[in-house]
Amino acid sequence: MLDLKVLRERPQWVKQRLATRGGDYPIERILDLDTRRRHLIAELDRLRHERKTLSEEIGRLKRQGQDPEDLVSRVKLLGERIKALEGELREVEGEQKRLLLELPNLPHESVPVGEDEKDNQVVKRWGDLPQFDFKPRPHWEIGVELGILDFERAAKITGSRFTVYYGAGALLERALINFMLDLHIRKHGYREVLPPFMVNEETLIGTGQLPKFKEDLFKLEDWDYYLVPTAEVPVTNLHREEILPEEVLPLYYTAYTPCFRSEAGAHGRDTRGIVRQHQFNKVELVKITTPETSYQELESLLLDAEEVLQLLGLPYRVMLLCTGDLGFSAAKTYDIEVWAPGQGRFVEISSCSNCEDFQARRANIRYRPRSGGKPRFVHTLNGSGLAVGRTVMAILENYQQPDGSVVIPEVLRPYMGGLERITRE
RNA sequence: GGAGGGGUGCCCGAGUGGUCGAAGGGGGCCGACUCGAAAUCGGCUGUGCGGGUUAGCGCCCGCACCGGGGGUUCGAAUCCCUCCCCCUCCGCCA
Repeated sequence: MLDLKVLRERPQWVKQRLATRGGDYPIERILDLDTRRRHLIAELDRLRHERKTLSEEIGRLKRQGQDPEDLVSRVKLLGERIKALEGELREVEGEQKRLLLELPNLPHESVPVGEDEKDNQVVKRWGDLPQFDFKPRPHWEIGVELGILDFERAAKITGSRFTVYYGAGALLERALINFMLDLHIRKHGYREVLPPFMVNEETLIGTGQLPKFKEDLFKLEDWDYYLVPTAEVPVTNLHREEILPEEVLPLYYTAYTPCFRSEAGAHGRDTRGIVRQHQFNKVELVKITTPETSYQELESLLLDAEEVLQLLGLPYRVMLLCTGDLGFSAAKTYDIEVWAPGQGRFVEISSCSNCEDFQARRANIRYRPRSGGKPRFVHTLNGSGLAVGRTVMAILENYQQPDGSVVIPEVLRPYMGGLERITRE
């Protein structure tokens, strides 16, 4: 949520910055409502003050045994007027809030202006692309042939965009989760969280998935609960409606959860393989920081995510997203894209964002400055560290051998009972 | 699922429909005492919104907030309705 004060003071500037994302936003309408809202509040305060004073007077008269009847009828009229204005105020505030909740975050100054992903900038490359003396195959062929991935039975028991893993495939997934968590906990100083995989509506409003992106979520029938689309949602909301002492900041959390996404609007995209699924595993990184440090924390969060790929020996590049490709809540985002030789392209495997105070405002997460004084909104950051299914994909494609087997990266072997290679089962 | 109890400020805890933003305690902060500390004594100790003032920290005025929402009333922490959460007992259960 944007700061109404900023909206009020610099409407043209806000409009311009939002315009760089593309689309049109009802700034004037929000400001009109704001003017009306403030008039109503001023008037209501005045009337309530009068009612309070007169009501006290009534009490005083009654105690003195006098009959305050004309005062009572006068205050009764006041009460009716107040009730009417309160109704009006509720409506105005409701509409203003609805509109405000649908405005995306302002892009940070350092974000390149652009239309869509073609304007994203490559800011870093790591690793040499593997050379094959045969034609590298896509993971869906490798995985099915090894007998570790099964798309047909997944479609039977559930539907499209689901996968069954068997044997070393299931083990690889589980090993990656543990490897990533251990790295972030032991080396990078994050605290492990295992949150609920279902969350309520308030929580989804807090991080920005609702009200605007309901169609991307799975909702339970007869319950106001949704399946989490990412651990960012439950973890960032841990501190919703809280005032944290500055001493505890920055908070570093890492969480493994499955993620559930409807992928509405992605029909026909990435239909083969495990790249785009309705359910996938992810280890997420979440940071809660002061406004002063959030951008340096974003850089270190990115490095924490990159290190996973480095240790696994998977080549990647880092993209700085342009304004037109930014997510709703993000002010600045780096995507990490891993090399997928079987498909001959880079595939997004992590997205690291600074949301500044956008989510903090929605979720009302604040901190009390060390020096005392008023609570301020924290900054929230999140990043994948990493998407596990896509990591499996990248391992299968980058470590594939001419005989169809797949070598397991050394750092994972302790997590897989010493297994060095996946061969046909 | 059945029966009952409860949600008040950073924490504990009192509260009669009117002077309660809320007693009392604890904690914390400031000051006094002390070489210093403990103990003791005094003072302070919320959030949001609207308005005013300031170069600014801030300050002043008003309104709202005693789990959320709605209602009764001239007036609600206090009465009524509804939802949420927590606790105890019984039943069921991974």
